[in-house]
Amino acid sequence: MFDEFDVFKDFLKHHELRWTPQRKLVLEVFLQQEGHIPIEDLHEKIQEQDTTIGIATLYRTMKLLVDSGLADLHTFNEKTTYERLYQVKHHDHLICKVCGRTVEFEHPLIERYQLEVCERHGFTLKSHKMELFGTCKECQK
Amino acid sequence: MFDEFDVFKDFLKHHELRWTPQRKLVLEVFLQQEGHIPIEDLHEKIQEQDTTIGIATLYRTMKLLVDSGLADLHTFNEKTTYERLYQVKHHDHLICKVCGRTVEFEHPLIERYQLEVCERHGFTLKSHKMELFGTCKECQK
DNA sequence: TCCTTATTGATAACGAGTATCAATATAGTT
DNA sequence: AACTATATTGATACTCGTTATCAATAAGGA
Repeated sequence: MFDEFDVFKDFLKHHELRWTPQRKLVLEVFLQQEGHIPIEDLHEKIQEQDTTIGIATLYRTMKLLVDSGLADLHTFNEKTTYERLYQVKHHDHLICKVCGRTVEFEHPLIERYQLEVCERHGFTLKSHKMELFGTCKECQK
Repeated sequence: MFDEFDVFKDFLKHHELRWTPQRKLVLEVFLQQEGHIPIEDLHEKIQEQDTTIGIATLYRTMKLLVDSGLADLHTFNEKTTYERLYQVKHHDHLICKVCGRTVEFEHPLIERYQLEVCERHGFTLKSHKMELFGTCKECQK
């Protein structure tokens, strides 16, 4: 079984890009995080391990991680965050408009009807993004 | 029956804000557009009618239109666009990753299962955003 | 080891959106 | 109609997330 490092190395090789200590570190730190990680948080955590790494390298590497299918890019409340994608079950998000808490869910029937919609319009479905906005139990009190 | 101008005037009055020629013009031009309108397009169209209007006023007014429920804010491919919301049937979007074309759709069953998901997690659903990404018929050739 | 070329960090530049502010316009009151 | 408090305006400086530039360095195949 291939892990994320194999996938990334493979992606790099196929694009004639190089495996570097900086890219390794960014991937390592990214994989240690859970949920949605803003890039500034990643930057902090990376600085703890290596203060010489530049912010541009982080941006460049995150873009590569998205391209290689290891990371997913989200924009929650105008804020850019990344999320692990590889070997993680697909899910959608429930977002509380009051406290910002997010809950992950997946619903097989919704997925099925999405396919139906695509077929009806002659589209081939590649991916989707569904966000439900509301008020969570805590914030309704 | 109230039209968009009534709604906006009413919103302004209730917030102790004022009905101005600039706000009227922005709303007029916005209502003439179809689909998703980037703010720079709006700016151009508005400049055609009144070159004295400042970009800050446009940003300010669009924010008010969103707050008053007349406009909906989207971010497609990192680009901010506005869409009419009042008295327009709710719909979701199918987006072609190749040519960028968007198709609107709505599916009652999907909406129903969304409610189901919310109930299960104790959320009160306020709104949602669903985007299906794929390749349209034209771009598959 | 050599050599081509990708990568790096520092930093300048970019651009969408926002804050500031003095001049002006609105709308309720007299 | 004139008055007045205050919201609004346009110009523009500014912010801040992200990207482009570039000379120095490192990767990795030969």
